[in-house]
Amino acid sequence: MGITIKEIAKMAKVSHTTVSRALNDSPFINQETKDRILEIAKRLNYVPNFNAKSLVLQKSHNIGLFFSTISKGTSSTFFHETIIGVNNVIKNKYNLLVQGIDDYSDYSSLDNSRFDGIIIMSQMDRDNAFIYKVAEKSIPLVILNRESNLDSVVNILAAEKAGAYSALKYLVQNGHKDIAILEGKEGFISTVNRKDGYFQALIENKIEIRPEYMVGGNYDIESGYQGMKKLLNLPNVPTAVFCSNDNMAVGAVKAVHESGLKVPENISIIGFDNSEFCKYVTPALTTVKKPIREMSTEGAQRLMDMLEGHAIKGERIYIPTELIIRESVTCP
Amino acid sequence: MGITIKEIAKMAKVSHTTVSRALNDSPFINQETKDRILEIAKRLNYVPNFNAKSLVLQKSHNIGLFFSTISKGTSSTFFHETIIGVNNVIKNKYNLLVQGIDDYSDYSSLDNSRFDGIIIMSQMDRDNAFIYKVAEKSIPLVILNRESNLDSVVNILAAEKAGAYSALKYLVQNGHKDIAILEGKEGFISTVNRKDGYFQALIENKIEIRPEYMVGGNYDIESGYQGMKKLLNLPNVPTAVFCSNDNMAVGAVKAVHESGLKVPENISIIGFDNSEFCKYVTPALTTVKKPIREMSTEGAQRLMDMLEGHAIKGERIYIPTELIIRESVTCP
DNA sequence: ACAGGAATTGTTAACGTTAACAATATTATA
DNA sequence: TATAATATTGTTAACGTTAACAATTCCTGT
Repeated sequence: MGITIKEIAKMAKVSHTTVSRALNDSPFINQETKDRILEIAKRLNYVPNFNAKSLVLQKSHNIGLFFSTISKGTSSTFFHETIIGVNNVIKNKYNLLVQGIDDYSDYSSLDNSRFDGIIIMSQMDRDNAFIYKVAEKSIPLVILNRESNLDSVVNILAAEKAGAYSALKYLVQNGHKDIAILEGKEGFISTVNRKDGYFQALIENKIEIRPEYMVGGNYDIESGYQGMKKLLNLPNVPTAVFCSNDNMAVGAVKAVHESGLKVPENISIIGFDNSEFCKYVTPALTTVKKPIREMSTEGAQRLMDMLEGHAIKGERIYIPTELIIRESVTCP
Repeated sequence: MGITIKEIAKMAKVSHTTVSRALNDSPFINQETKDRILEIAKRLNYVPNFNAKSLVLQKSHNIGLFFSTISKGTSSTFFHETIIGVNNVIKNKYNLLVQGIDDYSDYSSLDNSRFDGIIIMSQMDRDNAFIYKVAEKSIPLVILNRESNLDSVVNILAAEKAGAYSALKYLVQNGHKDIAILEGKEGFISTVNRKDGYFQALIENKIEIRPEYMVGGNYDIESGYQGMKKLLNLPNVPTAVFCSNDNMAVGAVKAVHESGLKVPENISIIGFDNSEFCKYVTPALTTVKKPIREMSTEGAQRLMDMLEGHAIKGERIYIPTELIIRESVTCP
């Protein structure tokens, strides 16, 4: 459709190879011919055909950013922050293709000719099949947010268990002993990591673990609301609740308020993720900051390194979380 | 790198064209040879080389989804909903490339060979240059969220002015007369549309327009907080505030609470967008639902139609907004 | 058994680019 | 001034696929 190097060649009365050389800063070309060709190319608004380039160079210029799911359970902030982090690094050097793993019925179309590299923001166990497929095709791969012991895969993780632990420690330091947990969505690794931190803190502090204090959820606000309602109906209402993410914390606060009690006066609430809205909600939500953007930036950076030929070595990098103290926790 | 049709051809002892025919459901092939070839292809895990296909078919299989900016002022929900809407339609039929217009320094690399079609979620006036460039290259184009009178462009809009108007009408019906507006980010069309609705309602209801009741903002929570503080310092504090989006409303609520007043008892607050958190915030936020997902779904659908060869005709489609009544507004 | 047509297969070129190598022009060196 | 070395340019093939057209095979009806 557009204008090609052959047409430019004709106009400049040179071979198309010479045009290619001019366009690609080859050292094997006379400066004057080069200038002349460049001038013509510019005048004609020449744009290289990327498909042809891709074919001959065996490079698609595509980077796939895969989420476990785009629409079913991924929070907006999480999604947005991830993309910002990646985008900041790749800018227009590569095309960023955003996909949901759950939109793939089979993985047969995965291929080196489609992706120069892949970043997986993994939230669910069942991503495994997908991950192995990518590794098998030996497409350069960075896995965010999920442990993997594949060689030649860069693995970037938030220190989630430590984060949950720090939240719980903070509650204990404030004198809480009756501490419940609102759990995340089943099948998400973060769900178990955060719960592990909860366990560890209780055990280390010799606090009794009570099954009725552990209630299921699925990371959305509604499930936090419902979960808190259950806790409020217990004969022994907890004095503090660790919510597996901020959305659930918001739902929990809502439920507490509806019951006539107050946060944090009657019940302390702590969240996880440090979503944008935390500091503006009433009371401002104490939470654990998950460094999503930092993780995806770091991941994208590593992928760039791999694509530029630096040695590909498996590596596991932990990005620290941070306890953000606001107003939703106080002494019981 | 991978396995090609020529290798399959060799194994099946046919020409590569025959293999191509088998793979593409051509009618000009014997069923048995076809089965045989397909079997071999499957066994070898053949994946077509998309770059080669793209080159010969002049089709990139890429759809570009462009935001005015990805990281500077686009809210997470907005961003997420847009992508969900588009993704629901295109699934794996096309690759979804997400880009920020502000990441482009010049638009010269835009080209039919890179994008089969483009969807622009336009939030800012300065997208114009970009839009014209795309139209000039006659790449099939759908513009979301911004008026354009280019022919051959499908234009999908939320009825924003009407939405703001309905919000204001609701405030007036509740007996408010001292109604302020916290404005959106400068340069965004939505900012002026929403303000227009505000004006229209005031005028129709013969309410005096006071300059000190119109305070600037930039769609983030902080600016809502700061803006509300200004209003609270006025000698004549308004009884209701129309916030140009929900984020700003959250900031405004925060400021009201900090000043010792209450929402809605002392000041009514109304938002715009119907972000996910609205119903869980205290008090639950009355707002205008902007049908982002519906808009982008509709837009993607239209683009698909265009790409499948249906006539390309310029069209303007309005998706209605809806007033969502919750708890943040009451009579003064 | 053979012409004529349909069904199936093969040959070749094309898409737009880069790269290996060959050819030519230019300069430096003796 | 001839010659080697170097700089510049051109020729051709290649990337993996589809498509136009040519060639072949297989039937059908007589």
